[in-house]
Amino acid sequence: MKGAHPRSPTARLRWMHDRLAETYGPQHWWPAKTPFEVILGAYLTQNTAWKAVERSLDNLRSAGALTVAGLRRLPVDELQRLIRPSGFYTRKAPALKAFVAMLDQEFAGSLRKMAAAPTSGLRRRLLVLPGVGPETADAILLYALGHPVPVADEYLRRIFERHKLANAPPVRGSISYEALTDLTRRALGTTPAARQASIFNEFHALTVAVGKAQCGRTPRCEGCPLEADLLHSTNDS
DNA sequence: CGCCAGGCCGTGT
DNA sequence: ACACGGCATGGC
Repeated sequence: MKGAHPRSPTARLRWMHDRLAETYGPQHWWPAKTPFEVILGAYLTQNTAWKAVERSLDNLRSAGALTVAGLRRLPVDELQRLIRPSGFYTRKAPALKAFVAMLDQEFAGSLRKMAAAPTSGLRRRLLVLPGVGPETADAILLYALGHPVPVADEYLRRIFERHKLANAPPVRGSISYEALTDLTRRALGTTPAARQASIFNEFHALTVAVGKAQCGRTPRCEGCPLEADLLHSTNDS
């Protein structure tokens, strides 16, 4: 019986993952061909619609700048012009140049070498880069470098609030990024290491899929795969 | 037209 | 620790 919905936050999140998986199927995600394209997209999509990111990526492709070497030789003002469609270009262009500078200085310009470093150190290093916060750092770690870390975003936060997935701890205000990823780790982080990254990958992709379907935004969440069962279940402890 | 998108940062409590 | 405004463009 899949209708009944579990009480503990971790069980609820697993249930949600399963419902989304059976609704949307395998996502195998991040819409990019190479790790460096993932990184470009992670920066460019900050508070920006993906459609606009695609325009910028097209411009970069035409300029031969979808690679580390290509971006390295691009002057920052030229980079600004190319990524203009995805907004915030006065911040994002220098931020991308700073990433390449870090990669050059600390990893000989090699994403392969960077990926070989331990996760926690990499995350700290990413977080002190300009224009890199928790979500961008985790997206780079997971999707570009293959490290097993959960990624949360605005979609997941809205889904949580809409469906009260985390109502066991006192609901004070909105849920922090760290609370979202901690719960995801507790719920889905017990997988064998070899498959862990793909589990987090899939779950995040599914939250984006249902998020783009407007879950958490329309009043009744019409057609939301999480809706029916959650209506008559929620908070009684 | 106005609203807002797969955040992040500096500043002020 | 948290709230808030600024950052910029383009799709809908």
